[in-house]
Amino acid sequence: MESPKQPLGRPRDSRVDDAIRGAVRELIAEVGYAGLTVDAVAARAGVGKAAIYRRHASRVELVFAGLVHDREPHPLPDTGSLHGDLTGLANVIVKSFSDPVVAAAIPGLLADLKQHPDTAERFQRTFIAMERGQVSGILQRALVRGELTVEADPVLVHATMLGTVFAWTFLLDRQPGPELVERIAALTAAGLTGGGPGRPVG
Amino acid sequence: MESPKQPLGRPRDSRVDDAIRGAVRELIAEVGYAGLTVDAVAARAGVGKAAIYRRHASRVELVFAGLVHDREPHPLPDTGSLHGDLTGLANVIVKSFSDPVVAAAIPGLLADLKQHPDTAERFQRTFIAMERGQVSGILQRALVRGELTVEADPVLVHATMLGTVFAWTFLLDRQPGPELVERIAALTAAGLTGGGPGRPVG
Amino acid sequence: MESPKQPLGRPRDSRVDDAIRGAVRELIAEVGYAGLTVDAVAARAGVGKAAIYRRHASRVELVFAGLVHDREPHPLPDTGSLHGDLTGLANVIVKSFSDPVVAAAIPGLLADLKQHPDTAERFQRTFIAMERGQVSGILQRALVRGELTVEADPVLVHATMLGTVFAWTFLLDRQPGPELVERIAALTAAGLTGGGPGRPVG
Amino acid sequence: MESPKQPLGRPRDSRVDDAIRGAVRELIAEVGYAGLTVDAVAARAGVGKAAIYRRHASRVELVFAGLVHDREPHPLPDTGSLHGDLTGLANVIVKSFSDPVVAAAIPGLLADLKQHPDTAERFQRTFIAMERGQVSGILQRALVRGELTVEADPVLVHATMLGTVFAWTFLLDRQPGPELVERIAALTAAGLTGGGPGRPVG
DNA sequence: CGGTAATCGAGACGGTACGTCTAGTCTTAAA
DNA sequence: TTTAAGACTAGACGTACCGTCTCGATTACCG
Repeated sequence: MESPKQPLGRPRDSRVDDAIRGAVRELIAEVGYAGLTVDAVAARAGVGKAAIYRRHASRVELVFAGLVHDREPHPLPDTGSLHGDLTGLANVIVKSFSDPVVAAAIPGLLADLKQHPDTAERFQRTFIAMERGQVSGILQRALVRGELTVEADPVLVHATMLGTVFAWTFLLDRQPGPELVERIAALTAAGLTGGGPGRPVG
Repeated sequence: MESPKQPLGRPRDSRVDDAIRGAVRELIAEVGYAGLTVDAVAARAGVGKAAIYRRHASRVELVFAGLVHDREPHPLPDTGSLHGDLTGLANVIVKSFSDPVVAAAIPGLLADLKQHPDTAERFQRTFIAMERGQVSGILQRALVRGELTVEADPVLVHATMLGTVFAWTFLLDRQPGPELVERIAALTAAGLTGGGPGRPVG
Repeated sequence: MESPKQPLGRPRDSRVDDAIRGAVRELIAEVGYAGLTVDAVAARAGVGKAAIYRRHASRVELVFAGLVHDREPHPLPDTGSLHGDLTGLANVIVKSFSDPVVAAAIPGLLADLKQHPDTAERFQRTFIAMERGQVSGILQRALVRGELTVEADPVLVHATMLGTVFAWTFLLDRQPGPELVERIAALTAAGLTGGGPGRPVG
Repeated sequence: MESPKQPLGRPRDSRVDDAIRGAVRELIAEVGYAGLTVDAVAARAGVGKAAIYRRHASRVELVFAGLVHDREPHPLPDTGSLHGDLTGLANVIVKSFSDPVVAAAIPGLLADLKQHPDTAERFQRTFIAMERGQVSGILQRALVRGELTVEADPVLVHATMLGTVFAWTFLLDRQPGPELVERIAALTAAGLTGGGPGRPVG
């Protein structure tokens, strides 16, 4: 009847997990994703390489796990308006891209995900699905409020919010800041509702 | 007095350039960007590695040059409306992302650009600046037409158009198609002008 | 007054000793000395690695103990002649080298002994000293009989008998057999006594 | 018609061969065969690991090649007597075992040869066959002189000479010296011819 | 009978070498 | 000076093994 039975053998040492995660974050901050080597992580963490490969099948998973750790949903409260809700979402996205460790890792991680379908799928199920759920919630509430009269595609809205921040940061090579949050929210809200006539965006 | 002097020694063989470019494109299609090795390119092209490095300073530049080749400005004609112009632009962006070779190369290329500031700057000066110029033109014409009453930031609009397609393709892992062109153009145009009230997007 | 006191705690399980020894011998026969791993021994014996290292300080000692087990002195009876005694000794040596497990282990074991002075010394005190004692006895009896008129160095005679079999087996890569026993004994006896004039050996 | 044509590409750099060989010999002298690592050889030689593996398929071949280099036949002159010829041969064997690099490498090399049939065969064809040829010559000359009246097996004599030195050095753990040369030659010559009656050996 | 202590199988731990692979540079002879 | 071919240095990769340590469970003796 005791299903969660203790597995045989010496149990994993959680301090090793922490040390690995810490080393990954430190090293990404210092040498970037491309400069990160598994040997360096092991040395920095004071850990054998076997301990790393026992936990992570590849360098991608290692970094992914280092970034994902306890990043829970962020419920995004109902602000009472579509514009407010989108501002909240944009803020969360910009915030996460502002973590220097995350920012240094994302392009390389995205590239390597092509070689690791399992991790890619986990990325989809974790981050992407979660954020899309938030977008859906926002659009649903706007529909109930009457701000929207027709259903909008949450995937497109998600792509717009996320992609704009991504492009701003990695393709156009600019620092995302609070003013970007406001402008993205305004543009998207206007695009969905029609907004005020001639409302400027730039 | 003869400035475009013929350089000394054996002139470069332009068939070598073509063979390299062809091999790069073939190999990216077959094994992806991460699986591409310079030795493989040399072997496939029937060319020595020195011939490659004489032309391209690094693997990144090699791939970059392979993708860029004869991709000229595309003047983007004035369609007479902001929505039409944005549709044209969105179409160009989606088209370029639809080339399977380009699509297979972009994430890895973007990641490696972080390690190669020179190539990154060239990427900015070439593609990014060119597309931003097109966005500026579109917004300027809309202002002249009276569709816009206030100046909009071309960088933000560019980030929205480009980023939405990028996110759709590489973050949300979906195929971009003609319907995406229309929906991006509509959302952006509405966002800029305020659009019709309650105009749906999804 | 009770010196062989029972030690505290759970006593060692002698079936574990047997299982380890058996696994070592099986695995050496199957994969050779170089291919033998402690993990494989543990797995084959159905035993934890700690149980092995509790008994043996290193891989070398593990194998050494596996080969040595109950290999008692073999008193080598007085046959009444030097030639007969040497034949008996040569026979023992060839016999021990003919055990396929021993033969598969010896070269690697000898190499690793250089890294393990303790085990090397134990090897000297056990095998080498014992065999040298037998050689000394044989030479002593021959002296008493009058077959020898001057004392011979037992170390050199030992080196000749043991080394010839070793070289035959591991350097010249031949199977040692009964005829080798006779020829070694004849050559050595003749070398010690002067033998019959022109007595052939090959 | 020019068969030894220059192969394509950059030719091997003979200084690299020398540096590798030198590093192998230095390191064996310093840390022994077991302590020798390919990385250390590469570092000491100032050479990439690829340059080593391009030349040697394994660590064994690397060491073997390091020891073998220009070790030519040593014609062993006819001294006019079996005893003199055998002394000459014993001297060559003891000399080669006296090289500290060779002595440090032999047991490990011998062990690893079991895992590398190709190198083992090369060892047989090179050293073993050459020395056996010398033994054959010595026995043949003794037969012509009348010192031997019946043919003796060169393989057994070879095993005796080589094995005695080997056992003395590696099994009995003693330094071989000039007196060993004389005693081995005397014992073997006496064994073959019958020698003087009661001629002592020790 | 309950406590103490060494044992057991299982397997995680740090460390380290292996042999492979790649990037970017250099060196040939021939063109 | 270019070409194809391929050797060069440097260094990361993922695997494997050693000898140690840690876990819960077991098995004896001691009091």
